[in-house]
Amino acid sequence: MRLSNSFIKTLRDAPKDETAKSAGFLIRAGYIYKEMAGVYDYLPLGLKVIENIKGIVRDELNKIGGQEVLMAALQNPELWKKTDRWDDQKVDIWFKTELSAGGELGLAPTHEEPITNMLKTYVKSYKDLPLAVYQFQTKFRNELRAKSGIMRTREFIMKDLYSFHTSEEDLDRYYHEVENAYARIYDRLGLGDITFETFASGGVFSKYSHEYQTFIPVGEDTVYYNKDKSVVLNEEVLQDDVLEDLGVKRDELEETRAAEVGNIFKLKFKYSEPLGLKISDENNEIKTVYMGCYGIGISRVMGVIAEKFCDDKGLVWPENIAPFKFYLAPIGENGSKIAEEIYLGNEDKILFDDRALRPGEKFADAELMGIPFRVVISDKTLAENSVEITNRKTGESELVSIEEFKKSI
RNA sequence: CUGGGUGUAGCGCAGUUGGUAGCGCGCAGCGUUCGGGACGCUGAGGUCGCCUGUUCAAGUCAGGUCACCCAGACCA
Repeated sequence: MRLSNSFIKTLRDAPKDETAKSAGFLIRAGYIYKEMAGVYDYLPLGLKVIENIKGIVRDELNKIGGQEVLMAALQNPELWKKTDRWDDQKVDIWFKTELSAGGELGLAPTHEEPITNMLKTYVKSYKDLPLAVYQFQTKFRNELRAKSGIMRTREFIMKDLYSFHTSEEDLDRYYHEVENAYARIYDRLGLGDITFETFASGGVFSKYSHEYQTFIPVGEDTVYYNKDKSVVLNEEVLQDDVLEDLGVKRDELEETRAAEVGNIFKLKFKYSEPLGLKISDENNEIKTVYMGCYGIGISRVMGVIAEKFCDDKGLVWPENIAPFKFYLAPIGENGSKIAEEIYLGNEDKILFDDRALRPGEKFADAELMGIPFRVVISDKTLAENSVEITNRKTGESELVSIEEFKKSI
């Protein structure tokens, strides 16, 4: 991508209405644009980050048999009435609207109802199970208070996976597969060392559910953990009977702030029963399908990663998340000429700062945007037939021959 | 929703006892610069969040309203 062609312009000052450092940097560096409280646009660089995060999640979910779909955001109230989740008294985060032809619609806050209903057309037999379906989709939740930039918004991108099974054993089996997949996902996202499976309240059918909590100061949840972090629990289940279940003592627990970056639930019959998702089993008996659901907030994860990987100069993306691996910054006419040659054919790997700016401005933008490697070509480096590669994270620079660099791209 | 705070140019801000709006950055043009956001000159850009009121006169005073931020509450 050429910066000279990009409509992005970096800002020297963060808008004063953003206090989360991730949001400040993401806006200053031109990754996101704020429309209103809790509503953000993703600009070219931000979209690439989102796609990179999705790519990691997609890869791991495909490994455990997930089939990707994309479901509608607009929701039919009838389905939600069947599960008693249309009533504003029961679910208070709905965005609802009216059809001009008459009747109501809702903007999906989650997708258990439609996917369960949709699968009634396709899932008829035990032979059709198990099944795992997921999507990356925009959810709408009318939160009382949006905050912390893209960490808590009213419109956000979520990965939601739903699994369908003939038995509780098979649901348990798959649940563990998802746990393993999630561990790999958070590792690959660079959050593995501070993200923990956490006990949380489970709703009607199970005593607990699991959340994935990333320990980070801007997180809005309070969680408690024992020293080795083998047990982490949400404040909402900090009760004596729970502590007994988990085999930990209150005075062994430490408190910290954390951001919920995912959750997994065993739904069992919660939605399949009222919506009538049933199959014929081996004995031709009609059975209700067991379900599980598993979420990851993609856009929130982006905020959490930005929050973790930054310094006083800006963002510091991990290589596999960064929108580009290299920030190519030529200095002077000769440098520009060689840079053009290097850029050609590597447009997807290189963010090419071909703007007619002074070096200092290019360096500052490279750092603000958090591109992993800054590649400078100037008369100085050309004298050595080299480019200078600076690691954003460590700040270390080295001269690498032009040929060698071309190969390494 | 409760409490606190803030709305003036794209962004960050100033604006005195009410007298018709200014600074920095950014933007446009010209010139000098060119390895850490350089400089000079010229210029464009504003119904001062919105409504109502007080007044000869409101960015400034009063009432209302909307938006945004923070803390809390809430949160499959």
